[in-house]
Amino acid sequence: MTASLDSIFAALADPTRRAILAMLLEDDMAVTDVAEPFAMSLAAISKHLGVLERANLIAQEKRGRLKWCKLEPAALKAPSVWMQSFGQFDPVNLDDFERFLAAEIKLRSSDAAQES
Amino acid sequence: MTASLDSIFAALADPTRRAILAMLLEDDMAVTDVAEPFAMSLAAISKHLGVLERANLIAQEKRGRLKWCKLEPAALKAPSVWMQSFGQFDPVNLDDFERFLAAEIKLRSSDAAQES
DNA sequence: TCGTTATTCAACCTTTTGGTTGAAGATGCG
DNA sequence: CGCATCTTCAACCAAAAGGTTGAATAACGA
Repeated sequence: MTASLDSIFAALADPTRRAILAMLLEDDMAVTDVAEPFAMSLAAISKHLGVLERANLIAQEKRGRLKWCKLEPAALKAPSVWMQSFGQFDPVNLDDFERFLAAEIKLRSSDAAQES
Repeated sequence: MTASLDSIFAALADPTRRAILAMLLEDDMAVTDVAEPFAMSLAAISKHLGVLERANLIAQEKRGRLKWCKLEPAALKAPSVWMQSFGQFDPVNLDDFERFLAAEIKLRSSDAAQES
């Protein structure tokens, strides 16, 4: 039921996949819509979604010809517990999160620029 | 100063490296001592330590001919914040951590058994 | 049924990863 | 100095990761 720490951490190690998770934090999305912001093929995104699903970080459900992707935040509990045991951090600060997200988006923007 | 989320998550995605971090949670260790429990070459462990150091998860300091490795728990703050933003989990529970660690050690024990 | 849209599959390519072995550098010891 | 010890380097290898393209499959709409 719960995926391995290996597969979860490996899934999180790719910036495209983290960006997908951040998108799904806002809303469930179909595959084509997930792919839209990225300068890579649909097939590549499909593979990324497969990696995320195998790590149980998302669930995919086909309805009609659309396949809806939704976040499974519970999958983060195991690695979160693992990590936190190495040091006690301040309680979660959402501002910190916004900052990290902004930094990541900035880093990706040069790549994204080659798309119209 | 802070390593990328990419390099941190990638470093955490390997069970050997997570086991090394768990060992260093107990005590600082020299490279040869870190390698001792593992059924792989010293060079391989040296590479793993390089990955951990590039992710700032450990620091290495040479004293005499020994190179001491010590945990840098602060490096986990960034990914921890990133992860926690996806769902609010219970406060850290050390028992959970012991359980995960035990499960991981059990998984590795068949491999480890081929060493004397 | 036909064409369009949504998604994946299959084959392929290049780069990275995780391991090996053997030799080379440093450092400490007698 | 000469030797043993600690660690890394270099070259190599197989497998996995991340991407591509083109064809296949599935479902809808007219």
